[in-house]
Amino acid sequence: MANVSGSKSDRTRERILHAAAKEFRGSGYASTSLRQIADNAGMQAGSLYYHFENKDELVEAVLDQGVLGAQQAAMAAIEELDDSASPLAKIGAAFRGHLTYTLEEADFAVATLRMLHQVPDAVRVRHLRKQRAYGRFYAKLFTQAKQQGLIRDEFHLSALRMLLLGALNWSPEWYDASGLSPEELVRQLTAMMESGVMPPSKRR
Amino acid sequence: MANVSGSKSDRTRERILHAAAKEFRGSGYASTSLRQIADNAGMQAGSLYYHFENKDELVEAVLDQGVLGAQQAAMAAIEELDDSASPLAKIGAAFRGHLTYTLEEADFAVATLRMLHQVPDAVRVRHLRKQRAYGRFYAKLFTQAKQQGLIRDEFHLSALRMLLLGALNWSPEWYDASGLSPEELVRQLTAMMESGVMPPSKRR
DNA sequence: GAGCAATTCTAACGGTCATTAGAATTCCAT
DNA sequence: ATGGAATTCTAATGACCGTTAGAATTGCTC
Repeated sequence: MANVSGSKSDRTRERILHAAAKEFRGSGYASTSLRQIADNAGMQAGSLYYHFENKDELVEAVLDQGVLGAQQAAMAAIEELDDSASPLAKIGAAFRGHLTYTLEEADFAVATLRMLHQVPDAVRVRHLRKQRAYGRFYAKLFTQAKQQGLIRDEFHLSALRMLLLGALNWSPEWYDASGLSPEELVRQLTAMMESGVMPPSKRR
Repeated sequence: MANVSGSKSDRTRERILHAAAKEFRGSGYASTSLRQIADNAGMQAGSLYYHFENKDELVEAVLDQGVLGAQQAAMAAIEELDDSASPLAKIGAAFRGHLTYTLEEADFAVATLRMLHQVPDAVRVRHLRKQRAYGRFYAKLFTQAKQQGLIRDEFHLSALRMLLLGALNWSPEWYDASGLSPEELVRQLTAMMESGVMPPSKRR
């Protein structure tokens, strides 16, 4: 998708990145060898070093694309809304963008989620900074929702946010078997978030 | 906790298991060496083979203890309820048991969740069978809840269940920073599940 | 405490890995 | 087409890994 043009070197780099995401997703960081990745990209292991300094830099590029892609998809989904949309509607749209990206560009997104705790410390520390920036983006939406009285006081805003994002982040683990579309899946989550699962007659 | 008595060999095995869970949680399957685990258990790598056939059997024991521990904690929490408790209350209790175990015996639970996609195929296939058995246990509770009219028809039962369990399973990734107790965290989740986050006046 | 079984250690093995240096090849502007 | 730069390949290095066999040690029973 990104950088269809660019120099030959850029396109090769992109090809390596996709091959790496696919292999990393399947086997994790440590047990994915550079030989596997190179095979998948149609070259020899040593040739990877012309495009990346080492394995760490390669995995970091995959991680970054995973979280940046989700973030951009979430923001783009919000842009399509009316400016006057409620914060809860914006959260729902962001979830929809996030999950659609996560399930469709799944190699990057899933590799990112699964590898967080396998990569070398330095890589993880840098990556977590970017992940926290994305977290703050949601934190603002939740704060706005609370300020407008859309979230009851009993809720702990950051716990609520992390629980919901956890539900989304875990979904690639089981999504294939559900038969639902990403949109329908998000609708289930937002419906529960806003009104709960119980019918009005049973609510206390 | 388990098997405080038992032969000397049993106690050594238990010590190895805890050391393995700790190391596996931190470094994942492939990049945790038997030498690391042995160090942590106060012995040499070769000595592990007196207690386990190979690395696969060791990791499988850790995985099994992770999912069995959560399942037993969930079931025990339900047992403490009145038999007449509503299915939603039972689900909440099961979540409480599950999460408390996950966050307290975190080495096993977190190692299990994180390593699912890193272990050899044969190990994963066997382990997934046990995980699915635990899933069916929740599926029954959700079906009962729907039959009693506690869950609106618009909800896809298995998607709902997986979203909620995903929220729980992801929580170890951020829990430390939240400041909440496991019980309070589950209360947040069940409150949202039952009635949503909006105040009654804003509901449609 | 002698003797035997249970447990642990030592020292190696073949294999795979990330990484590197330099040779070989491909690509492109002139 | 040719020169030089860009890209890829080849082959080797040292490190670490799981695993094993057999020696050494420990613990227990009589």
